[in-house]
Amino acid sequence: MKFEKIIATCVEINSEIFFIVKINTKCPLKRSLRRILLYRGSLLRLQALGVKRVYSYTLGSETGVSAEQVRKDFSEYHIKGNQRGGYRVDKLIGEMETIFHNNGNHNIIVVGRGNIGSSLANYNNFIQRQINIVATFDIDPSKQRIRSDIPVYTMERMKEIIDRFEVRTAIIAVPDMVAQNVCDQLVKYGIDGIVNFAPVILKVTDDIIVNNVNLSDEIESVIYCVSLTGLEEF
Amino acid sequence: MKFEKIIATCVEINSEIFFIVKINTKCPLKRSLRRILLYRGSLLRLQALGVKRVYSYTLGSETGVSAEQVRKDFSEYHIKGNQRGGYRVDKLIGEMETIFHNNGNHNIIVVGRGNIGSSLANYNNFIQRQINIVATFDIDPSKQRIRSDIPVYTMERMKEIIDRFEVRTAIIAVPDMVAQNVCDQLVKYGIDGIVNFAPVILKVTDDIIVNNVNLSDEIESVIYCVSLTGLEEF
DNA sequence: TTTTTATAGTTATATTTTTCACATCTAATG
DNA sequence: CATTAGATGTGAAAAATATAACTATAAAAA
Repeated sequence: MKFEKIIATCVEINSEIFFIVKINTKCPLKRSLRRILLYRGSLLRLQALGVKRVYSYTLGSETGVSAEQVRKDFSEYHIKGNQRGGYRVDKLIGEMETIFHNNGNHNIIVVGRGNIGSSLANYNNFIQRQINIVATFDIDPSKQRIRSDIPVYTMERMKEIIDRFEVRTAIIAVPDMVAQNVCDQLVKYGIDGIVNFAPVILKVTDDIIVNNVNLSDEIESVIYCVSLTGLEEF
Repeated sequence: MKFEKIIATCVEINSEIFFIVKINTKCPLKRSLRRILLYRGSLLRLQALGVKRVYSYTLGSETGVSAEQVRKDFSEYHIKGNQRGGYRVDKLIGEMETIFHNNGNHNIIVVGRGNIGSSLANYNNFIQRQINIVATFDIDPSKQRIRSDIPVYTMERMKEIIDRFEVRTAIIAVPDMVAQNVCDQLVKYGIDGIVNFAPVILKVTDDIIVNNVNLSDEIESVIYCVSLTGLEEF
């Protein structure tokens, strides 16, 4: 058998060959845009502290980015400051909102009301960022007795809620074994953006945005860096 | 006033100027190494399924990476396969362990036994990765009544535990307002690697590794990509 | 009003990362 | 046992990203 262009891939499990539909997992925002997100987070915090104006190097050190990089990023998105007095915080935030087309709240849902799902449901930093968790779902009906501001529904009501709240983005916080299943279901119901906390890389078609967040990897990379203790490579 | 080389940065809060000690926040593993981590996660899962052998494009599609990239990455770390039959899963995992100098378990601690802290304490994917949470800490003494495999201590016992278990890496899962404080304390006690879940960029000296994980950013970047719905830039 | 100066904005350069193309190898096949 | 299909391995080109160096500007000082 020959592939002109690889469309399907296969794995060998106990000498049986299984095919996996070929897929693209992409979201990785451009580095610069990702940093704009970072700057915004910082600026919102500074604003809450009453800070009115920042300089490129202020914001840089606040976010762990060089001053040149900050200016470069701003330049890329046509964000202008005052050539002596830095940038006005409120203006900066405003400009960033327009970059992210932030027209009001974004309704999202969380599937899986286990540890991570509950963390997210109770996380209060989302409000400031206009991220609005409208519902959570879990197969386990006992979870519905959880007392919380954010309701827990059974999986059956997923489609209904997605439609009602015009949800486009969902968070997957279920065990790895069922993550792909949940993912497929979500896509079927019209979700086109997924943040996946299950330690699996989800398989989706090109038109779906997936961001896989792997907690183990985040921790392991630090453990690794630490183990190098100021040595050679990086 | 003039800076020869910027050592300190300042912000203006209600027309008062505050100085912030200048700092480097770095961890961002080389992209290729980060992917090695990704491959390993996938391989461990495949191994558990009984998969004995993979090809560059199998592993690639499994992890959302191109086959060429997989091979290039392997080449960079001198991982060799069989030029017809792909790679043996067990051998690959072994080679990756040596890259990460994985000599046994890594003891870590979690500070903050709130939502995220508890998630991490109950997260059972760490065992496989030889990440071993030896203790969690919280200011709130009532948290100590939590029934769980992983103990909850008051902050006072932090130094003792760090020393006893030779902990070098810690996770910060406390509210943003106290994160920097906790960070400074940890560093004082000899921690040199930190994974920070508080939505603040921590300020540390050059010798400390920090990995800031911002959940809002992860979600927002998906929301942003979705809002573009298959358009121009990326 | 002129000069100075600190900072923004931009262009040029360097580095990193990815992609491409192809040479190389090895297990199967006839 | 030679042939070949289907993989790996890698060097070179391209693209993306980061850094550095420089120019322009506006505010403050003289």
